[in-house]
Amino acid sequence: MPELPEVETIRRALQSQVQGIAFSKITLRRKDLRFVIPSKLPRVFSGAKIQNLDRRSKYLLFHCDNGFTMILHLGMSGRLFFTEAQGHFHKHDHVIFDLKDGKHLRFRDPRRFGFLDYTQTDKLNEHAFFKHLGPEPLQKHFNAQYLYERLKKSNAPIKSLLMNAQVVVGVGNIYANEALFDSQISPLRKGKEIQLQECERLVSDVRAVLKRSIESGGTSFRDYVNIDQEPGLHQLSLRVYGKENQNCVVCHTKIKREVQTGRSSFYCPTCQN
DNA sequence: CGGTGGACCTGCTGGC
DNA sequence: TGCCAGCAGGTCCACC
Repeated sequence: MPELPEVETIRRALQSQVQGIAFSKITLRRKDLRFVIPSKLPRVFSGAKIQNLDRRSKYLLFHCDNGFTMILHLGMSGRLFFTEAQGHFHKHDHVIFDLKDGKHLRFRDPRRFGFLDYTQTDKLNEHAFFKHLGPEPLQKHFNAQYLYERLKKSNAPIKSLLMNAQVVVGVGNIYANEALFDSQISPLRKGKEIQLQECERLVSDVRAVLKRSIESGGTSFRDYVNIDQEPGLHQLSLRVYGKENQNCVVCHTKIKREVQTGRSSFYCPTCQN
């Protein structure tokens, strides 16, 4: 489900509701998500106050005053939302976070590709999830020179490289397709064929599409919803993703769909070279 | 090592 | 209406 803009949208809304609030109780209704949730997690975080809600890549990070950070990934179908009280559990409501201010936060994830873990906050960067991650796309380390160096020896298609979290984090299938369209670069080209000048455009277009999407509250192509269970609006601005056989907004050529490394790529065969 | 393809899950849609 | 194939905003791991 979520790429960087969707996770960031959730983070911003959730932050204002949980910062400074302590967990009173955490209930694991089902532990076998993508990875098994550590049984100790509820004990470690009961009573801990959330100092800050952060994001790295597509991971939500609850930094707490006990020196630990809870790590939550929404996978493909995960959602977080508040409920007034307990009871009436949906069959995919896997984790319930009771907060000291009386709110109940729920994690629901039908496909169970999401997961929940924790680590000592000062050892976060050593955690297996974070050790090999590339730069955040909205930060300075992600620039044309860096991208060019990272691509120039690779035979993999540029589309797969943009989605590779070791190259840059947060860019999933929707935004990889959209940024490549904006940059007029074919998703089929090899990394090593991409010139420095094209990297300039790509870096700029990746940033721009992510920022626009955050401003629109994310993309709800299928079932993404924010913390208030409302859809985002950025799907209205998509130009190629999901547009197979529709006319290119620039040149009216029919948009093509092609499967690359198991994921659908959408592109304009005329505009993108 | 770099790159690809399968695996992990459930649910929804569209075609017959 | 019912069934089945194909599809889905992610990521890890085994294999060549």
